[in-house]
Amino acid sequence: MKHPNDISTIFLFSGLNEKETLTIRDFSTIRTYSKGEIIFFDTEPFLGFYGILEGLVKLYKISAEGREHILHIMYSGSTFGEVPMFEEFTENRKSELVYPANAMALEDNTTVIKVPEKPFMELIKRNPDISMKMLASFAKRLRFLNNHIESVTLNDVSKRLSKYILIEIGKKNDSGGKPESGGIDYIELDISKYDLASHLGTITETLSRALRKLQSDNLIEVYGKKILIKNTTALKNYTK
Amino acid sequence: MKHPNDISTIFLFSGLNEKETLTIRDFSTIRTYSKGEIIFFDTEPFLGFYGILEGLVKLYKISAEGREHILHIMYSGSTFGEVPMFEEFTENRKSELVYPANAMALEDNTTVIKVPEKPFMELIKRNPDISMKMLASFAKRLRFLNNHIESVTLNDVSKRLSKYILIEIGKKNDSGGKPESGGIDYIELDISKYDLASHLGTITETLSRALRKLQSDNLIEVYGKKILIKNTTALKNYTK
DNA sequence: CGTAACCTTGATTAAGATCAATTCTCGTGG
DNA sequence: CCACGAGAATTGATCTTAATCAAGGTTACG
Repeated sequence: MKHPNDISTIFLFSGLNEKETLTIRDFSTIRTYSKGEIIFFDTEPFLGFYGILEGLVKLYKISAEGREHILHIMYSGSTFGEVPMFEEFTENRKSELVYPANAMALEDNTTVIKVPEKPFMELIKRNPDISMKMLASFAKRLRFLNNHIESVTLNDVSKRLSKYILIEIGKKNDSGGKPESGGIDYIELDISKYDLASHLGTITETLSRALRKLQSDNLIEVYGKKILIKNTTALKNYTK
Repeated sequence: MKHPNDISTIFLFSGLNEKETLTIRDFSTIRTYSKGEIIFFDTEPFLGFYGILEGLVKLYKISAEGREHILHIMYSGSTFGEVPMFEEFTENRKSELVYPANAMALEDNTTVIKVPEKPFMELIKRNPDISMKMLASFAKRLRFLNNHIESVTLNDVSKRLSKYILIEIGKKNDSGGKPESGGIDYIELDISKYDLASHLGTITETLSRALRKLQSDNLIEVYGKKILIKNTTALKNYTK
């Protein structure tokens, strides 16, 4: 079998019929990356977007001095790097289109499908449902980035951290977990503290101190990558 | 005349035929705001998106302490507040959909059209061209927000200011101005320094000092809202 | 002109980055 | 199975940037 992976796990492709799925797969390439490998840089010309079949990917920007800021952590089922595909239609476009951020695999065996522009744009023209899914995922990202900017520019590190923890609890409860109303809830970080710091717009030292602060305020308890939430209500209040 | 304004100046509606234009206008409302008036808050339930027929609108977030951060300055021809319309299709959606930021008119006579969800979604289903335009404008915004986050989290205020100036020169040259290669170019700020500071993620005092710094480095000269660029190449280098 | 909004300048403070030194954790090979 | 070593995380001391606080100065507009 040339393409062993099932691309219907990718939200964007979940509504396609057999023929359409095969078309996409015939034009696409699947590749596995190990931890730390770069998928693309934000200086590279756009050659197709990506969908995650397995693993974890970070999308990030990096400064001249090497400081990094993570915009998104993407999980399997998500697509990324689609932005340039739709910028073609924008007025006043000059230079070649590049990816809007850097992408790196965060786990070994991170498997992605790379879908070239042409066949996908053909498909989307005949399939309005795909545009709607694309719009939905762009909308979700826009709101996320709005909130992210708000967080980073208007709150201090401890508040940002609290918000992050609350969002992670929310995700966990969405996907089957019981809400534990009042009781002690916990999350297990799926990324390193370096990456968490970078996502919160800070560095590991400052994150470490922020974790201590929340702990000494009796809001959480930290055991390595496990964070117990001792008082969800107080934590919610803290973010305000 | 019930609807005196021409909505075809709005990019999203520019390709519509007469009948479609009339349908949109029949379902929509047009209103003029004066400087400082709120169009919507980020806590308000979504009741339709907006298009600017005339004037200037800022989209911003505000902290509990009253500090503000501007995400976008929108000009006539742009639409805003569309995000919630496409979030309906997202999984795990609970609470009522609200606007993703606050919106305020920055000039007197800012005239906007408010388009309700229902008739627009009908139109978009039959008109794939509109989805493409919507995707193009979302893509543009996503790249802008990516770069904005990079700026705010990875650069100091003077660098952010330099980048802003260079982007404004770019816009000006796009829309008819001559590139003035090597010569002295200038921009005229169309927003207050308070708003510029807020967009750069800082406050007026710090912006004032950043302007002085660029001036003392001989990169620019400031005369009120007019900024002369004395050395474009050096300014570009400075942002790196 | 007069007054309010806008902008600038100076002095001080605070948050977080940087620098430096341990300590902790975990995977790998002996 | 244990020991080692490297990467990850923590802690402390110091420094830097920009926010805050406090006056003045400028501009624009009724």
